[in-house]
Amino acid sequence: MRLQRPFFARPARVVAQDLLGKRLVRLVNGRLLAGTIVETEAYCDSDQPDLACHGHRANGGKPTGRTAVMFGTAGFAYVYFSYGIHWLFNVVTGEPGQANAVLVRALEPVLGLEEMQRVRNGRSVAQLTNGPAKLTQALQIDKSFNGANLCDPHGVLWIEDAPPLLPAAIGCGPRIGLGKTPEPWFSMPWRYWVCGNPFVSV
DNA sequence: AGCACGATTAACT
DNA sequence: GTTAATCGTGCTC
Repeated sequence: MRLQRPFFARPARVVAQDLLGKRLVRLVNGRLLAGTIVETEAYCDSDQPDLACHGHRANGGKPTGRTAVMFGTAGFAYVYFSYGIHWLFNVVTGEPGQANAVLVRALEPVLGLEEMQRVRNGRSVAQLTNGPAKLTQALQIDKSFNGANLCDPHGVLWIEDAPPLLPAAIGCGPRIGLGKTPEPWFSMPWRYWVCGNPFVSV
């Protein structure tokens, strides 16, 4: 069944780890595209401000046009446009009024591999969804999904529940691509992945 | 109104 | 290892 609001309405780091092993599903033209989440990153915990997070970097930590959804209700999609080319998919977490979100960085393809390969220019299965902008392309997620309700029973994008992983199967380390974000946030180990999974991003 | 830059990727040398 | 692609957003003037 589709994960519901209470699952998402928890601190970003908790949700980030719990999302590993769940399945991100997209319905397009009557076809299901799906992949198991194998890598995530947490941004902005309520208890400690996170300078790497868009919600804290811009406008002194107050909502802006782009970051408004992050400050909203958990279980909605925050889709962000980067480098003039790529869309990155996040899930809003925590309480309303806080800029908490989890970036989905990699999937293991499960359903609709041919369709994914078609929109990914015929790339090999190994390179279909092993990066944050690759998976949005494969699942055809763009700005029209910014603010989408992932808990809507009739929605075309949602996350399917699955048994939790053993803690020992979860690896963690610093987040990727933070650029000039100052310490200590630059080195905070808020990136999580499924140990040994070949679809974790490079 | 203008400008610098980014939670990346792919194609180079 | 290096770099072009490419544009919305937020900040400064």
